Amino acid sequence: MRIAEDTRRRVLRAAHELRYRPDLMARGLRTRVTRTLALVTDSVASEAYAGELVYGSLLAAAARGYLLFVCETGEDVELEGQLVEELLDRHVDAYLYASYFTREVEVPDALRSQRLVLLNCRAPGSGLPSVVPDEVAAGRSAAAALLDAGHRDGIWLVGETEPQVIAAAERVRGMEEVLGAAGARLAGTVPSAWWPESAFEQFGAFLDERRHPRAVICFNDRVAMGVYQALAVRGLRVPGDVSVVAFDDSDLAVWLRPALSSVALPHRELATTAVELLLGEGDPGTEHRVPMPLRLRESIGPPRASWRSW
Amino acid sequence: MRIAEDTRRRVLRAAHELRYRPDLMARGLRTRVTRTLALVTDSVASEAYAGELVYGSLLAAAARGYLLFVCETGEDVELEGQLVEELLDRHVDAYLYASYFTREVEVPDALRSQRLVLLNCRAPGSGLPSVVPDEVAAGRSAAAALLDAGHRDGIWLVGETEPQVIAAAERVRGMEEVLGAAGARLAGTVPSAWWPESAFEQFGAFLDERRHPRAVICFNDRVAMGVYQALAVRGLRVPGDVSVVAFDDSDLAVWLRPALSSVALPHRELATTAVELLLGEGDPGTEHRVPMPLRLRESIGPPRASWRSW
DNA sequence: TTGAAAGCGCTACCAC
DNA sequence: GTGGTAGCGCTTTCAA
Repeated sequence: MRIAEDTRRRVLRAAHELRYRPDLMARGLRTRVTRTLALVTDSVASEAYAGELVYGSLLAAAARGYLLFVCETGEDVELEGQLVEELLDRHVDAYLYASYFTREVEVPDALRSQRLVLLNCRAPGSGLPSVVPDEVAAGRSAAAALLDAGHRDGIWLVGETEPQVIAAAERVRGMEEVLGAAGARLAGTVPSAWWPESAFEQFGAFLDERRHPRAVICFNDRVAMGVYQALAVRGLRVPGDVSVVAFDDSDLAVWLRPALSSVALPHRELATTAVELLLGEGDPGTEHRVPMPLRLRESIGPPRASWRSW
Repeated sequence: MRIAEDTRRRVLRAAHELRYRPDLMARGLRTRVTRTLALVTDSVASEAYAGELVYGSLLAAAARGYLLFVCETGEDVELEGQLVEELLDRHVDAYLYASYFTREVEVPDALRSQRLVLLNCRAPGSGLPSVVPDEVAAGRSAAAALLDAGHRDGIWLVGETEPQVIAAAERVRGMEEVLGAAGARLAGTVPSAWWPESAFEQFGAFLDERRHPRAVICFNDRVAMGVYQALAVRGLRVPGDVSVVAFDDSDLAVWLRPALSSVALPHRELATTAVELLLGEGDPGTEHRVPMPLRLRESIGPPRASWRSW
């Protein structure tokens, strides 16, 4: 300690008075560390609810003194390549590679050598760490909620089960597990796109075939909105005539009347978990499954005693 | 041109083969240019529809070879200050300062000396360029849509008119202008928060006072959702008994039945316009008003002939 | 321990 | 015109 304490103080004070701050670009040039992260995503604004993916990343990054670049590729591989190059040119420290719905993705080569966590998607065989919602458990929760209310028969699924939609397949697995254990089963599936319009049409047509569902599991809240509408038009009540449970727990779930029971898709938590992993906190295992909590509301009741009276 | 053409080619080819790309951080250290923008916002994920503000900024930035930092302050002034410092430390070229709803803001001092455009907000007296939706014209459009359908009386407003909410005041001005010119006027306002629950309660209570509105202007689509619910519960039809028009043109407008007429809040276009301004394209005037187009759907019809029959 | 100097990868400038 | 050199603001290394 060769410098006089007094001098030390004066220097520090001067720095403070001049509002000195280290130039992170210059520092980065030497250390190759920029304290920036990038969120590379297919599409985040298009799906309103995926905005929480950005927000969660933002929060977690800021809490650790990192700034976040946000990129959107619109699933355009060429654009994605360009954006990744741009990020690389700026020496981003680490990458979040995200999808707005859970699916398998192809990670661009240029990112393979970077610090990288997959967010709401996975790349099988790549060994890359990924953070995804626990959809199997979510399926179990939805089915269990109906069982708890006394439902055994007439439980229908509304939605589409395309192979690349991981959520659908895993949820069904969870449901069948729990229903099977209770000696019950799904009565069938009403095919519908994951939107209110489609659900209104398809589920309406289904009702008009004089089918009498006692409970309905919708693949998301928007589908449930269409189901509510189809029921309302026909004078059927929720949950008096039909119980409804869905997935996502978006704003809609609270806005619908009666309020919709829904298994939450915790986008924000997915993102914060991914950032923690990315920054080397916590277990570096390969696949992290984030729980999807059930939000029980008024849309589930005991099954109607008889079917005949409709 | 002292270098042999052949040599030139060989160098260029080698650069290409080695996938050479200039280090933008090193370049930035010299030129003080990073080709990065920052979007500093109060809250963007919380309001799902404001995500388009991010997306528009992203698109416009990427199209020009800029990368975008996204920051969210949660209206926490201290956090805002810290984030701005972090951005400054990284030599961001220019700033978008945004709000999720149109309002007057206090721009942090540190940003005053930076290249800056206000997005969906304004700072009166600052002389800073800003991009905002043209709410007065939007109010005119909403009122005109009702006038066109033949409405003159029983036109009620649903929503809250707090002073700091610019949209409300300006829309009302536009409505009164157009209605006044047609010898009509607003019958009154049903106070309600800008959410379905509140609108359902307040507008429901209003109906139960045996008031007979023929048309309703809602401050946003979510309020309209609550109004739809309140009407449905009472056996009233849209647009047969009551016409409805709203603002935002969010997804909800299309999902509601019948589909809701709504004056669009073009978040994406606001953002792209702001980026253009920021990057020195186009007229550097102070306040830019982006048009809000009316999306006419099934929720508006001719007024009910008589009030008595309800 | 500590101060001086080199160097990160690039651009700007200035002699030639 | 154009090639060489200084230097952007920091960290790292090395010699004292």
